[in-house]
Amino acid sequence: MSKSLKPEETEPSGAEFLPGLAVDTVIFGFHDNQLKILLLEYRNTGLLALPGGFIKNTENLNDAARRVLAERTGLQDIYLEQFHVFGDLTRHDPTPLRAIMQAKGLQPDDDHWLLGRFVSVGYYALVDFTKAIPIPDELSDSCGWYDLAALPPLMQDHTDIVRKALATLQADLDRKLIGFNLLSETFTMADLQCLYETILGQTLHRSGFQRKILGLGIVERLEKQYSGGAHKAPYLYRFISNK
Amino acid sequence: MSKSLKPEETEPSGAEFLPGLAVDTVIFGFHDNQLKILLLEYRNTGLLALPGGFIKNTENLNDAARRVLAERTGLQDIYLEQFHVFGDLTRHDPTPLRAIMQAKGLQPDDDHWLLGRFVSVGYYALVDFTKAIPIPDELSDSCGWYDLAALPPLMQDHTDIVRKALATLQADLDRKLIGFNLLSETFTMADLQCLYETILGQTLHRSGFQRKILGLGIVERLEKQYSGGAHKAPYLYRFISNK
DNA sequence: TATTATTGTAACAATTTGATACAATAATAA
DNA sequence: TTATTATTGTATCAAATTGTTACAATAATA
Repeated sequence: MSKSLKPEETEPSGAEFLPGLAVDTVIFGFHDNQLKILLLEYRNTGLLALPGGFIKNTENLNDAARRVLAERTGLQDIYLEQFHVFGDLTRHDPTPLRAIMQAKGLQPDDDHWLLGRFVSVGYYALVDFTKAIPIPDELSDSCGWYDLAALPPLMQDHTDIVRKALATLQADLDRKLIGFNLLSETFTMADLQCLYETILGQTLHRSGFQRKILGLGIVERLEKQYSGGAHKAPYLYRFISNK
Repeated sequence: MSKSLKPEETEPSGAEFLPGLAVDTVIFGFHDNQLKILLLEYRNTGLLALPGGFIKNTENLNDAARRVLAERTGLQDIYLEQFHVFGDLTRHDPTPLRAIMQAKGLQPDDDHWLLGRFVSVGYYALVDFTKAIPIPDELSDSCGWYDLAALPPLMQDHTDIVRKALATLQADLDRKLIGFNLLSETFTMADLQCLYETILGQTLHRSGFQRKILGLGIVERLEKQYSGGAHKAPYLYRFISNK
């Protein structure tokens, strides 16, 4: 849980936010045939966390998640979906957050609003890796992409959150045709198949995959992509939004 | 939003609960070939609402939903699932709740904790209609089953909540094999097919349906059910939990 | 110009699903 | 007792989908 804290927001009240409620976002990207997620790192503590934030009193819950996403990636109009609410008592662990605040030179009281119990609404986002620009928040000193396949330990219950986000993404992939959000605007059939295989964690038959995708009528074929190697050049495709 | 209010909980603080956070439950039942949901009705106001409640400071979020479900139906160990969080500003409308409290002889201040903005976590439950005993809460005077197909207007955004719950149930039905939770322990193939058709809102082919269900290996065939009319008696089946 | 690896698609098999048909059979009525 | 009736369980075949293999058509390189 790493939250945006402007100076005036570090006061104990947190009065401009809904109390005890947070959003955490699992931001997926795809690069070098690997699924990645965006993580924040805190100086001196070595702690890694999902981008998160609080909900303003004057803000819709979903808009808070969009704001967090925009603040960490610079991106608007991104595929973003609620997937689960994490509300167990066991997730309350003020130790790492206190360490982060102390590393920042703060000396929070035990009843500081940031150290209390939080219920967190989990969102996952699918972004074009080439367009997102990772931006740290006020408490963290770096923000970057990490391979999902080799994820380091995360703060609090964030590993559970990531696991649940991936499970939801896997279940949603065919039902909602959302994979395209992870690719740049044009892509080859091999790119798309690799994406599907990586998300689902299984190999797919090339012929059947191509037949299925083309049969859905949701991509249009563009020019060929040359300079791909000593072989026939693949076509590029573009996703056609169903509107 | 109808919440359990014991006398000492009507005090303005609501201090034993997480502030600004609620759960609302869409409790599905199936009877007379109709999908039903459980609703609370408030005296003098004519308002109908989903069963809901608050999360104790010492309680897991999911346990709060289980508690609400148990308090309204008397049932434990019920299929219960989070499906969406409702957090828009537009859902904040203190008028109906004030009317309910006034009908109860209360005169709440404008800043009474019950009249503030709430983010609500939506759950849906699937119960055996024959086993649930609807029990009103402290603010309501009746609790009963209503046909989903002819739902009267509900308080606040509860109609949206019901619509989203149904959409989730429809999407989950085949993927998770959860329909059995709505039937009594034994049922005929016709019962099960009618349930599926009612939830999905479409007719299914009898032969294919039977073949599919039997092919899944998740039901065991019991004795025949006689006295069903002037025709061949159907078998009864029982769901085999996959453990 | 030959070689190489990959692509697009055809072709066929295997499987699943859709639709129809029909014998079996409980309850009711004749 | 016997015929009638509606429903059930399953078989059968057609249609659609999916799994698998095969192969000609290339771009780049040697």
